[in-house]
Amino acid sequence: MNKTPEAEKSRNPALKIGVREIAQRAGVAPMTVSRVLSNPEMVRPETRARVLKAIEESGFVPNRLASSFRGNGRIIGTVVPTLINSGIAEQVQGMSDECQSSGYSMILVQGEFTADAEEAAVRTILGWRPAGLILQSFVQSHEARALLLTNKVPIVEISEVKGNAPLGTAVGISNFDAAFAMTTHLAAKGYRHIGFVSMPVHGNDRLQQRRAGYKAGIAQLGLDDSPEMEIQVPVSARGGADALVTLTDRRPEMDVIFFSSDSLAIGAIQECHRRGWKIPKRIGIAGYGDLEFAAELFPTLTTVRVDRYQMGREAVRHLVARINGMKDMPTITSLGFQIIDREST
Amino acid sequence: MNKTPEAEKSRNPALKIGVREIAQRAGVAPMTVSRVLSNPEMVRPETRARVLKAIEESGFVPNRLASSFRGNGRIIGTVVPTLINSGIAEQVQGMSDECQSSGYSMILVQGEFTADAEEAAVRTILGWRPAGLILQSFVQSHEARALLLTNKVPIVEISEVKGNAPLGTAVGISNFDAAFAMTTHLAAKGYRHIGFVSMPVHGNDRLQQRRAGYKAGIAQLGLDDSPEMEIQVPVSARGGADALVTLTDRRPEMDVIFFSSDSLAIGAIQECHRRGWKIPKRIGIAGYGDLEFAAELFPTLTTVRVDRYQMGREAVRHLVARINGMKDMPTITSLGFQIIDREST
DNA sequence: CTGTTAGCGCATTCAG
DNA sequence: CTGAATGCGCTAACAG
Repeated sequence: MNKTPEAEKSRNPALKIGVREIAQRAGVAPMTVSRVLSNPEMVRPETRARVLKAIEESGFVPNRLASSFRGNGRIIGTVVPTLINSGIAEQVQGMSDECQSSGYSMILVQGEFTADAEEAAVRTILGWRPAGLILQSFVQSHEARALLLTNKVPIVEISEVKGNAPLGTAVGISNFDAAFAMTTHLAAKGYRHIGFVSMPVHGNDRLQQRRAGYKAGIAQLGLDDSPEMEIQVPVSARGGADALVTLTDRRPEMDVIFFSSDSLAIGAIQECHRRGWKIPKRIGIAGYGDLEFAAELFPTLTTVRVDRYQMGREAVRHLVARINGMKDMPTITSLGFQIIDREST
Repeated sequence: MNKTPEAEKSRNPALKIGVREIAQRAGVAPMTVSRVLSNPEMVRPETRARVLKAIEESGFVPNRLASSFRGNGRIIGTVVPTLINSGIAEQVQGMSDECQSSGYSMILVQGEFTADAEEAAVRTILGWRPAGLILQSFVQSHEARALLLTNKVPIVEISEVKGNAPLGTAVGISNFDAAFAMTTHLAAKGYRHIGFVSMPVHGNDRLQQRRAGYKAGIAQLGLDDSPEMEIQVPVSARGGADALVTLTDRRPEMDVIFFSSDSLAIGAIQECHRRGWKIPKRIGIAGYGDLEFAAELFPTLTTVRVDRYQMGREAVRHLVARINGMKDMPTITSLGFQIIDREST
């Protein structure tokens, strides 16, 4: 006769049901239900089946807040600058997919590009007591670093792999090598006056490395390394168009331009159309990033393909391995890149 | 002499610190610390200052897991198909920004386009006991709906506002009106043979509405409404190029084509370049979406601008209002769209 | 293989 | 305005 008011509870929304409810229905202890949820193999098949049945019938959805709170967290946090820029979006997609297959959920926080914003973002994420963090390497304000250092959260950085990664494991590609490879590739195709356009490199490790790779290539090949061969412009198609004009005005003999981003290159191609310049006859155009449109443009764009999606997946894979205590993961993992040779060069 | 072993603890990682620690340092009760965190105005300024100081000095980051768990949740969940497609990415960015200004964190789960995946995604999100959910309107499997209905989580759908939104509030634009407006706009510019290209409309409310808007426009204007004037192709630049070819083969007199997505239109423009067709002289091209590149292409693309970023923000704003018990939010909120007339028509 | 006990860090409730 | 007691739902640690 000492029945708790179950009858009433059983009609309640699924979310009010807990392990205790399920345990009662299945005639086991709450702990057993918990085990069925997280370590099914520890429970005898018949018992497990009963519990599973009770779960299904009741529409019980375990409260991850409670389990993360009590036991091991199942949140992976990430700070990204902005998604409006397909590069990052693909990376985040990769992270998200890999998180899902590993049973983690992803909390996404915008970190902008200022130190304050970054610190706020890190603080927000840390509040969720994530099992691990994925960070982009740049910025990293002093405050944010301190916060991260104080707390021993495993961290994987998606970054230039030739930089140093003091906060944790680094996954990424060598922007230096990629830019070097493109420069060499262009020279191999017969170009002799290779211009270079990049976004402002200040404070951006990756861009600095790309530029360094270009310069190293030029130096090794003994080509024209005058400062007049390069220019920095804001990142936009407009910037690319302007750069094309400036550079070819300065050096009419320039026969190809290597843009450190596809957006820039696309802008330059449009400018060529406006001026009636044939590509690559009048001038060759090469980009970096292999945006989706790169293969669809007229002419199709020669570029460096960096698999951002895979980078995201790989970063999470490494992070999960570290969360699970694997000590033998490499500190720096370099993913490959490919030179995609198309019509524009 | 009865000091608790604070000295030792104070050197510990910030994450181990709790309200209790802070309370001790500030000489108040844990509850007061909690109040400083969530309702600062309830605490006398001097007391508050002391607590704040203790928090700062210790690097304490409140455990949001615990507070969400205990009290009001601060998570907003969202299910998206994929981010690799700038439209959704901008929307998510808008959501993320608005979440941040409202003090919520966003959990992002991929829902793919199948019923199973969608159900799994909803289940995962529900596990986090979110304060609210933002959903895209399409798919919505039976299982997922059941789950959502059982639980009384506030929901805002980003959707076609002319559809029905049984699960909650809807925020979006009328794809019908937008397509109608573009069709009328093209006619006003003098075009008389307006073709239409869309991705497969099956099961996609938005696309169906766009098509309906186009047809309604054609009907009202008394223009050529033969089935030969439209075609459905897979979404890709390639698809757009193919559609251009097929349609102009079928109807050489076609003088403009309205593509139901910018990607398609961009592909068609590239195909025109390949064939040496002048735009808009030989044929006009119009798109839908106003991708970033739309304004940078040659020729610049006439299109429908839909502010996806704003949609995301608006959706969260509505959701937060509903979470806070506002009952007077409109059930359906229609954001505007703009016809952007550029060189391609 | 399964059950019991205890408590994670915070906020709701009710007293001062 | 501030404090004390209590418990959210789950799982680690231990016992059986």
